[in-house]
Amino acid sequence: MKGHMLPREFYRQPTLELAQALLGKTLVHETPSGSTAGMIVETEAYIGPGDRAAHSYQNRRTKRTEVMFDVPGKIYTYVMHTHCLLNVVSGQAEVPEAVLIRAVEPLAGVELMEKRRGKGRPVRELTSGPGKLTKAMGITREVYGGVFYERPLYICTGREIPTSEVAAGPRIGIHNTGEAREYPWRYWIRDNTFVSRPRHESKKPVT
DNA sequence: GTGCAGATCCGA
DNA sequence: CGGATCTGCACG
Repeated sequence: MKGHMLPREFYRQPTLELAQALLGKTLVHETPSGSTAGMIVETEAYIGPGDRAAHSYQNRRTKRTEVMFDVPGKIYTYVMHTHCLLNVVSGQAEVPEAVLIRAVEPLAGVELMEKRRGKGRPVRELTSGPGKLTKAMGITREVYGGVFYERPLYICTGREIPTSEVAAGPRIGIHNTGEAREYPWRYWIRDNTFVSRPRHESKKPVT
């Protein structure tokens, strides 16, 4: 669709770098009802076992977190209340780290996104949140354990985002987790209107 | 700002 | 079993 599919080697970089490198890339999902694509505009890094906010904190290994211990580039989905959230497994095998994709900017298949999300909704609200984008793109737990470098759910090259356009700040919704709460591991494209919620920015992106 | 849906995990 | 959780939506 847009650009070319990123090879598995792309995912072999430190999690904090991958979380920033994913900004501007194109997420594509092909389904029987049609294809949708969006530019990734917001991510969050989760670095277990030392990260209290991560599912894999203290190497917690369950049926749900199992794929986080697999090789980078794997697809990690989990259900939060009624929503499916999409993560990119990072780090190396046996090191449970991941990047949550929090928001994308619609690039293709907007009509299908509108159909899935319900009519009469502004385009800005179609994919501006981790639960919204999975619903708009038809992503469910079925893709759990798959890889991002093969169809039907994959990531392509997109727009190059200069470092000066990358903003960083504390992650969303993880209060009650001690000092991990303050880690500036949420990244977004500055001034992009599709980020989930405008929030304060830390001094400097950490690499 | 509040309440709630209802998957999954975990501690009691 | 009860309570918490990387959320979104409707509400007044």
